Amino acid sequence: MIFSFLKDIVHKTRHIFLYGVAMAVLVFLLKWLQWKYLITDHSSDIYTGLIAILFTTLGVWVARQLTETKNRTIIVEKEVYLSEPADAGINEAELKRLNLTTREYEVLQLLKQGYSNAEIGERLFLSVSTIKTHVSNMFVKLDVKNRTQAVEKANRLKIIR
Amino acid sequence: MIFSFLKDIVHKTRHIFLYGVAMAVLVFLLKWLQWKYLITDHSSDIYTGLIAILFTTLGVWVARQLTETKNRTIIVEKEVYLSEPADAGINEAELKRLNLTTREYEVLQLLKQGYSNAEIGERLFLSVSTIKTHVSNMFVKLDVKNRTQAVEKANRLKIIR
DNA sequence: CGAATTTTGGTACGAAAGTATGAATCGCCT
DNA sequence: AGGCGATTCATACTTTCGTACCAAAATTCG
Repeated sequence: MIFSFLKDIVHKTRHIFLYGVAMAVLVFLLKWLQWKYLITDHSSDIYTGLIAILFTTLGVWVARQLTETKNRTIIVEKEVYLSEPADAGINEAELKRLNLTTREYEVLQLLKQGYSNAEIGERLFLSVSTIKTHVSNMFVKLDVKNRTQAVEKANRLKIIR
Repeated sequence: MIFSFLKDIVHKTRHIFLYGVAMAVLVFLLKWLQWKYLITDHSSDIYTGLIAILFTTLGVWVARQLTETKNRTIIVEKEVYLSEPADAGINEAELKRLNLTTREYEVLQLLKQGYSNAEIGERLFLSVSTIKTHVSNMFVKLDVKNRTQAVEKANRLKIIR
């Protein structure tokens, strides 16, 4: 508990610690250089130059640390075409509202394929008379006058695939 | 010509020039400080400290200049739903291949609406006989047997809106 | 079980669709 | 000028569609 608290503190202030340590090292280095070259007067320029190089390097390093999070985020909107948004889904609500019977709906699906009444009859094993009845009743419910309009409306209402 | 050449050189190396100038200014500053405080021996630490601060600042500035192009560009793809992806465009190639005449194409467009031959005739100011002719010829080109199949195929080939 | 609905099928008839054939007119191109 | 495709229209015929009216099973549901 207390350890994790201290650990957190250390983690958050590690940069400051690093700067402090680096500064201390440099100060010791400076003092050492001072003692070593203080004897010869001619070396004061070299001493100054070394200090300049050292602290320039330090400055660069410090700046690097400070600017590491200086990233600029550029968001580019890219248009992505989606194959078919909401095409697969059929309008269940509308389909229920129309109150079509199962057979009428089956006939409607075959109607869309362009089959004649006789062909539909063959596929459903029904007589042409029966198909005619279903078709006619369906037209009333869809409020259309012929099969082409029925298919057109079914497509528009998305009650068929 | 020569001027623009020199201008280009200057432009590309302006950072180096700036660094040089800054360095010269600092050297003069150092010499001035050296003359001013060299009299008193106790000021050598202050002198060193000032040099350290100056060059640290210089280092930070240099680093800033070097990392100015450190921007990270993040491209985010954003999905944009387009009203109707490829619906507006009709298949011109297929339409041309079918070799429909102008009248046949007009009839086809009205056929899709579920109009009867008589209604199409009224809208195009033509007799029912003419409409029948166009419709029948069109069926051959589309390779279909009735109007419902014609509309279905036209929709599938996207040769009509 | 009984009523309502759905499904199936039939007949009849008119309307519309579709096919086949022929023909006149028009615009365009060589 | 002649050829050609497109357009227009007509007639005749067959097929399909669509409606109306009816009715017997089958199914669903309270």
